[in-house]
Amino acid sequence: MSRLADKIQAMSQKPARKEVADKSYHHDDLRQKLIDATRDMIRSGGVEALSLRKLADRVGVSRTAAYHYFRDKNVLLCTLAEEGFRQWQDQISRIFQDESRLPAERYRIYIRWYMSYALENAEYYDLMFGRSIWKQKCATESLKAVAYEVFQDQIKLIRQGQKQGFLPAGEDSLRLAQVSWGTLHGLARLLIDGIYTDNSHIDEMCDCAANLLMR
Amino acid sequence: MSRLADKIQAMSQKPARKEVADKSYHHDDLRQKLIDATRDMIRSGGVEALSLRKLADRVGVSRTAAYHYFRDKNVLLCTLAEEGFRQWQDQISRIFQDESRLPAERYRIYIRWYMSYALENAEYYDLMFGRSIWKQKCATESLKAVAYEVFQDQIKLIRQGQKQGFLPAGEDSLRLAQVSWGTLHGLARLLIDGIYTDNSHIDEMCDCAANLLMR
DNA sequence: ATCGGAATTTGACAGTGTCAAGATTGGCTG
DNA sequence: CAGCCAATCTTGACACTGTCAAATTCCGAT
Repeated sequence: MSRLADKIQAMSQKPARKEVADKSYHHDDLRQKLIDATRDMIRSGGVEALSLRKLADRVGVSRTAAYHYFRDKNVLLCTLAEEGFRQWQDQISRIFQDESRLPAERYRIYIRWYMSYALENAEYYDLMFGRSIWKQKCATESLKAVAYEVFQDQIKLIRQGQKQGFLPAGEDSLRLAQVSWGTLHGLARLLIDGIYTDNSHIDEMCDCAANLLMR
Repeated sequence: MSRLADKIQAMSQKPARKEVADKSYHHDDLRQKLIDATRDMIRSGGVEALSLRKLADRVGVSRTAAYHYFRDKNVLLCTLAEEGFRQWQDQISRIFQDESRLPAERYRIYIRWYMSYALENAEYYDLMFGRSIWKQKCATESLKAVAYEVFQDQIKLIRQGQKQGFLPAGEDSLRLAQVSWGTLHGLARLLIDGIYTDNSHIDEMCDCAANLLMR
């Protein structure tokens, strides 16, 4: 093929591209598409592997298109984390509403669920509870709000557990909620971050944690 | 002052700079200077605020000078973290060698020390236990080695505590070490990352954690 | 039909880590 | 003393990042 032919093809391609739906100016719901793509990219590759430019490429849109829906990268991440917290909240309430089990048993299940969720969705857990979001002045007000809500639920569950007699009644509910979440969060982090390298005894770790927290 | 004078000054400054020790080709111990400067920069500003270029500027050396002593940024960070772990190890062994206190009391002191260290040296703690270092294949072999050593010490202390009767004897020492460290690490992380915003009741949290872990 | 404003793009800038190739130096050997 | 070697450090370059300002394109109301 001659070079002239190449040039002609190049000339005819450029204008053609504008009529292809790929690079059109209006999309169905770009905002949602961005969120979905972001979620995908985070799930495979983690928060740090996400760049707004790759995201834009993936959605088939220009680099800065996302800035119309999210003030900056941080707000986008906060939006995703918020979504995560809502689902998180649902899952937990579902576990504790299961009347077919004893309260103490539900709490043990909750612990195992927490751990398996954190490990199976490590990248997403890292987004929700990681430094990228919470650093300093990073967290959106609405993110802080939903996180606060989740923690309030946590306190309620702890208080309930104390009344039901499987959590130590002597401790302050708030402190107990903080420490028990701390325990789960700490284990999750140590495993996710690869500081604990043995992932084959997680159930035993959960049991040990449960034994310490419950009585 | 005339512009001509400025130009003359500019011309006389540039060649002069090469004879100043600032930009000379050989330094006393550039490696150590780099490490020191890195530590300073991490302490004020955190891991993410560290860039090799700013670091080079600060030491008064060209952008890529550090690459002669550290394969990449990650290795530099691992070196710093390693240093941190050694001091960490020293501090802990000092606490547990204090014979003037009862074993159980020492453990409570250890918990408080852990927490205050983590919060007062938040950026450094974040380096040592953070994702930046441990991610995947990130941690240097020597870093992994010293971290492993520290954790082995931890297990020993736990086993000792079980024998001395202030830690639950029924639990497997390894699991107990994992979970107890998890508790402290989790609390530290939640506080450092700003997920727990109330820093005014840390002692109570420590006490609550101690009550759960000890018996 | 036209004009406004929303949606999207292009261009640009400063910053990053890192590689390859060149410049400089101190110390050793002849 | 000359000369070269290897360690040390610099310059230039590349690809990548987030984000701003200024176009551009487009849909819907007037």
